[in-house]
Amino acid sequence: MSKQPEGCAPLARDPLSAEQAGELAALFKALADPVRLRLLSLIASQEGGEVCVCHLTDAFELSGPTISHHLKVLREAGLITGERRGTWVYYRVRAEALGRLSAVLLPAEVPA
Amino acid sequence: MSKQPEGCAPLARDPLSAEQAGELAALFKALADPVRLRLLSLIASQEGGEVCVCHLTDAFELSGPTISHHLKVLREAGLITGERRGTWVYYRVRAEALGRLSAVLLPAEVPA
DNA sequence: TGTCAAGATAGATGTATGTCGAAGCAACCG
DNA sequence: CGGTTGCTTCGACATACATCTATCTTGACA
Repeated sequence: MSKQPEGCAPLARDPLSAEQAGELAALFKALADPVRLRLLSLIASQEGGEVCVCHLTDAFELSGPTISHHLKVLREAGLITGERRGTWVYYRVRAEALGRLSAVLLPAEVPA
Repeated sequence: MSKQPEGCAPLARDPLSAEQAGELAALFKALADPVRLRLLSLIASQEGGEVCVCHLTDAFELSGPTISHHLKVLREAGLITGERRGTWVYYRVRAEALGRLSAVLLPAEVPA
């Protein structure tokens, strides 16, 4: 539930400020775990764009609380959103957030 | 000096294998620190593409060993390369590595 | 209302990591 | 050859983090 960093020019355009670097590092930290990357990928690649948590827990040999913890990290980083519908909770990715990170990593390559 | 992961389709195309996720997580872990992001950005945004370590240590209020440690993490992740010329060591970014990571994060958005 | 199932939270624990000072290497210069 | 400077490696330490079990909350349904 942190504030979303703005568009943010590519790394290679200008040196990052300490503040920008801190915000970006928090996002990359959320991605810096194999389980979380697989969760994100499972959600993102799903037909319809959303996945029930029960399907995610089944896909790993990890305890429910551990999956729940990883989903919370991704959620608080702003990379996914969760919605409860009845008994189940469904997650979907925030494509803008991923796109923003992708843009930050683009090499400079003749800016103008 | 780990082996470079191959092109790797976007996260959103297909669910990542455990192995792919592990390799990617190692790369994102290297980016998951404010100091390393600023170092990378300082190097990448430099006119000429390379920076002397002495310039990098001057840019932070951190000890030399700490900067050296972070450069090593980036180097072993394959994100930068270092070259010694005489007294000084110069670093430059591996644009392909950054570009690959950028591509992985691209949202799917009508693949065909 | 009582019970059951799906998820989330809390607390504990082992491991990983960021930081430092001290020491080691490598290259220049008297 | 000895000294100085730039950078890396080593060892120590405090903090952060992934994982677990146990517990709590929420909703469905009899």
